[in-house]
Amino acid sequence: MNRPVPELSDCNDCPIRHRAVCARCEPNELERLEAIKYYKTYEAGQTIIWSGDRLEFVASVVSGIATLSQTMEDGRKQMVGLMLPSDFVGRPGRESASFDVVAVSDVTICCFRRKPFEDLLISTPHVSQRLLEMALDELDAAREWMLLLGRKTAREKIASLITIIARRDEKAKDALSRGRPLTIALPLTREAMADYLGLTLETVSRQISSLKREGVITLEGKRYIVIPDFQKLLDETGDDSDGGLLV
Amino acid sequence: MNRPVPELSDCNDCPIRHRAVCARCEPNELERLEAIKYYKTYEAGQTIIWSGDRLEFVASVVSGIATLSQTMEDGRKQMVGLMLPSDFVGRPGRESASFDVVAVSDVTICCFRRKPFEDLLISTPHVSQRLLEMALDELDAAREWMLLLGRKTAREKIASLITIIARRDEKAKDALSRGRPLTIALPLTREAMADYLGLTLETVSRQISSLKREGVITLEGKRYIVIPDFQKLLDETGDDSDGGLLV
DNA sequence: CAATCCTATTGATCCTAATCAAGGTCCCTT
DNA sequence: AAGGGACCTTGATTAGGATCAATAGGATTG
Repeated sequence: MNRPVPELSDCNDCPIRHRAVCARCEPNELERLEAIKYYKTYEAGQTIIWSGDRLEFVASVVSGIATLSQTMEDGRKQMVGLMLPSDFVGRPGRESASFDVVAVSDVTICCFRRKPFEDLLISTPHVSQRLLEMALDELDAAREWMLLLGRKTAREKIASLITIIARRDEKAKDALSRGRPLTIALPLTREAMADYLGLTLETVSRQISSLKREGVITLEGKRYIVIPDFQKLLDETGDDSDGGLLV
Repeated sequence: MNRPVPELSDCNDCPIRHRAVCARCEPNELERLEAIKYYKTYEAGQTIIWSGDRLEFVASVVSGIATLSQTMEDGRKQMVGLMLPSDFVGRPGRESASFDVVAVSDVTICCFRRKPFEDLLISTPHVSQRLLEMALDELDAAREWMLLLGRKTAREKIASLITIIARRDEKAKDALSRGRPLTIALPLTREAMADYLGLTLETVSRQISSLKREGVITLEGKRYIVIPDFQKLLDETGDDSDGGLLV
C-alpha cells in the first residue's frame, strides 16, 4: 500500500524541531540533518523494530502511534512506552534494540541514520542537551507509570490512563483548559490498554463499564470517550488532587 | 554526628568520574567542577530531598544507598529508583524535585550547585553526552522494572530483585563470573523490598521463606543471602534464560 | 446477505496476594 | 539482665483481579 511521504513542511524542515531539538541549529547543521534523514511508514499492527535487532536509525514519530513493549517467554506482555507524534525513538550509542516497537495505528516516522547522527551529536552540543532533557522527561513519565503499575487499583489505573491520553490530546487541550466537557479519541484497543496498565483486557472492559455506569465517563462508539467533568475523573486516579488540572 | 568528608581521592578528583563523566575533561574544566562541589552525608532513614523541594544541586552518590520514591495521599508507596554509589541524582534543567530521595543506609553524596553545573554543561558537551547515556541506561532499567511491576508474580519479583542486587554488587562480581556460590549483602529491609516490588512486606517475607525452603537461596542472618546456584535463581525470575549470566 | 473475523462485554469461578493478627528474634538501652 | 523497639515470620481470612467461557456488536469479505 502506497502512502505519500509527508512533505518537509509537515515537520518544519527538521522533523524533530517540533520538540525544539533543532531550535538553535545553524543552517549548516540543519543541512547535515537533512542529508541523513528519510521517512518510513508502517501499517497498523506492523512491528517497526524487534527487540534485539541491530539499530540502523534513530527516529522521530511524525504521525500515528507506536508502542514500546516487552514480551516474556510465556507470552505475558508489558507496554513500557507509548510514542506519540514528536516523540523520539531509539538510543544513540546503543547497537541493538532492547524492546519491540510496534505501530498501533498507521505510523510515519522520520529516521536519521544512526552512525552519522551520533557523529552529529558530538559536534552539535545543543542537540544532545535537548535529547538529555527529553530523556529525563521520559524518565519522569516512566516513574509515574511505575507508581501506577505497582500500587494503583484497576479502577485508578483506567482513570489515570484516560487522563494521560486526554492531556496529550492536542485537539482536547482547549476544552480541557476551559473546564468544558471533553471528547477524546481512544487510540488503543482494550488489549493495548491492558498491556499498558498491567491488567487483563476483561478487567479493562469491566472498569470502563463501571466508570460509565457511574457517569464519570460516557462512550461514543468504542473508541471515543466523553468526560463531562475532568475533575471527577481526576478524583478517581488516586493522584494528589491539587494541581491536577495544571501541568 | 560528624563523619569525615571523603578525601578527593575517594572519587578520583571528580566524583562522577567513576562513571566516566569526566573522562575527557580538560584540567580547566575539572577546576570549574571542583569549584562548585561539596560533600554531604546523611544518616540512614533521613530524607535527602522532599518531592516538591527546590533543587539546589545535582549530585553523585559516593557511598551508601538511597532510594527515589513516591507516596500517594493514603500512604501507598512505590520506590521508583535505587541509587547506588556512582549513580547520578537530580535533573539539570528542573527547578523542583518530583520524587522523595531517602537515605536507606548512611549516605555520602557529592553535590554540584545546580545553576553553575548547568552552565558548565553548556560549555562542556561531552559531559551532557555522558549524562544522556546515563539517563538512557536508567530509562532502560526503568522499563525492565515496569515489566516486573506489571506482569511478574510475587515469586518472580523476589528472584528478580535478588539478581539485580547481585549483579550490582562489586564484591560478588568475581564469584558471579566464575559460577561460584555467591554471598551478597541485602541492603534493603523487607519493607523497602516491598516498596521496590509493589508488594506487601508480608508477601516478601513469605516468598523469601519459600525460596529458602526450596533451596534456591540460603539466609545468613536476615541481611545476607547465599545463592548456591545462580542459574537456578535466574530460572525463577521469569526472564529469558539465555544470556542471563552475561551483561 | 450471510459468513467470518476481530473486538468488546458480561458472567461464573478460582487463585494470588492483601489484610488482619499474633508471635518471634535481635539489638540497643538502661 | 530486663525491657523496649525495630524488624521479621507465620497463620487465618478476605478481596481484587485473573481465568475460563459464552455472547454480542461491527466491519470486512466473498
